[in-house]
Amino acid sequence: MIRYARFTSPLGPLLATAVDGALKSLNFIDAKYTPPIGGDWIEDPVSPPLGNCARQLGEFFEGERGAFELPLAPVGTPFQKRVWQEIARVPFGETITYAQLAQRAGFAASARAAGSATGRNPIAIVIPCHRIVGSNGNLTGYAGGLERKTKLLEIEGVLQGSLV
Amino acid sequence: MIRYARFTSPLGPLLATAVDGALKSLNFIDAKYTPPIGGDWIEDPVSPPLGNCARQLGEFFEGERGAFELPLAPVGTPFQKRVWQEIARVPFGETITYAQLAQRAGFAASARAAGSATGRNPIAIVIPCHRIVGSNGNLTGYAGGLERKTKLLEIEGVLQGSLV
DNA sequence: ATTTCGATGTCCGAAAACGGCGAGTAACCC
DNA sequence: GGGTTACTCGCCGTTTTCGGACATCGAAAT
Repeated sequence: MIRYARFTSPLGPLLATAVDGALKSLNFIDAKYTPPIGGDWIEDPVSPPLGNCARQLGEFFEGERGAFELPLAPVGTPFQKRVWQEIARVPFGETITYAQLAQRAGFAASARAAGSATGRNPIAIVIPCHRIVGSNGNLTGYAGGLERKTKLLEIEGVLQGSLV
Repeated sequence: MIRYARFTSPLGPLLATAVDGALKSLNFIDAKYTPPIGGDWIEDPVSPPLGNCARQLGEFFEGERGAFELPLAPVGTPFQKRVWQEIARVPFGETITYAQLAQRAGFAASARAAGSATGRNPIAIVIPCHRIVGSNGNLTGYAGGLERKTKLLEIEGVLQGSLV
């Protein structure tokens, strides 16, 4: 049974889903791969995973939280899950390149594939795929739009609004 | 949670599975699409669907039962389920052709597709796919082997052992 | 009397296309 | 010279596409 909730944020509305008490997805509603709300889904903004998610997101945008503490249940291939797992270990305020990400995940030669996997990250912000950048410093892409990636990194003090 | 049971029969051993109190599959263990026993399956030969199935199968092979009374839950596409539904309405001792089957299912032009769907019938004997034959009288195929299809039809008095 | 052909839903394997990459090279501008 | 774009080319997991193969059958061609 899928439960879902809609959150508002300084960067726009978000859609979150949960299954069996674990967060399954979190996307900006207008993002590239945001799932359409299923007819048999149940709106539930308060139960543990979604309620906690809302609270922690609020704290994050208030600048009072650097890491999330939520049970996660993203759906993907073994490779993808391995990559997402590694993304989740990049701390607030830091960035790594797609090549480093691939390296850490144990697939040093698969930088590009790691990029694809990053793009399919189903749990935005919590799995901080915005902290992954190109080896030349370009932000290169973000499912929710490059502008949001920029703002997220500004929030984390990585970009000083330096790039116009 | 999948429950399963192994039955013996005059035509060889059978494997049955059940979910939520309904029969999900019944196949000769050496048949073409018999599912492999999953590690998380529970053997249970007595609960309602499986226990009743065993009893009714016994009666069938004793010649004391022409129709089965069991809750069924076969998994398939809408087209497949429609075809299987129609197969289930063919009574003991009668046969129809694949073309007639397609016709009855509402897909008059899809005799061949109906043949494919018949081949994927997950609940042998109970959904009597052995009662479907070619328009020229050939038996054409059976996931459990043509020999079994022949014997089943002999049991039902359709074939008098006439074909060599 | 036999062979050929087309229509049909599903599954499966193979092959191609597609990215949120990155390193190497070449041109280009002070 | 340096420094910086611009372009090309290999890389790799995933997704999509495509072509057959099937538990058929009737009509048309040979």
